[in-house]
Amino acid sequence: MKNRLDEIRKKHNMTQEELAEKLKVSRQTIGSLENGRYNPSIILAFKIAKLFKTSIEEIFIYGESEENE
Amino acid sequence: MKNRLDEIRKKHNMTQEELAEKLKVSRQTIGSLENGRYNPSIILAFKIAKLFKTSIEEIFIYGESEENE
DNA sequence: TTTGAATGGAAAGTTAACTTGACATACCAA
DNA sequence: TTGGTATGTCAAGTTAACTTTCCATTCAAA
Repeated sequence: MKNRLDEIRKKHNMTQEELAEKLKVSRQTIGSLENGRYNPSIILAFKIAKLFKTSIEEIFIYGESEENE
Repeated sequence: MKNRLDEIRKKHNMTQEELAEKLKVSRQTIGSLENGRYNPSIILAFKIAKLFKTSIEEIFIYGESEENE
């Protein structure tokens, strides 16, 4: 699954650490999401979407060819 | 987090087992989601939304008072 | 009344989404 | 050149989302 977290975070002029604080997760978690090392839990995805006042689908992109993930 | 999975599944005239097969998860996973024993992974949430041709937000409801979950 | 289909849910194991802590790199600014 | 800010990434530990297996309950149909 791809995501636009890096892009959206920068658009809001935030560092990974600032975003992590607002979401109450670690900085490493944000970095790992941005670099695709793992996917967010659905709760974290909801928190991120809420913070940026958008939907999960606008940030996290579930591709056609990812049926088996 | 609440969800309308039971309602939507029945609206589509499917059993838990049929839904599980289509999603390639176990029947117990569907039952556990419907009864709130745990939340889906974001990948499973995307699969469910795609199957029912709707959005994650239409099925899974992230409440205002769940900031710490 | 019995049988089978649908569901609820517990137990134990695996995996991935997190954590904290550490160290490396890159890049400004003083 | 030094120092601080931002990021990348690894290692080891915890937890929750899954799995399989099993048994119990409900209920409609034969």
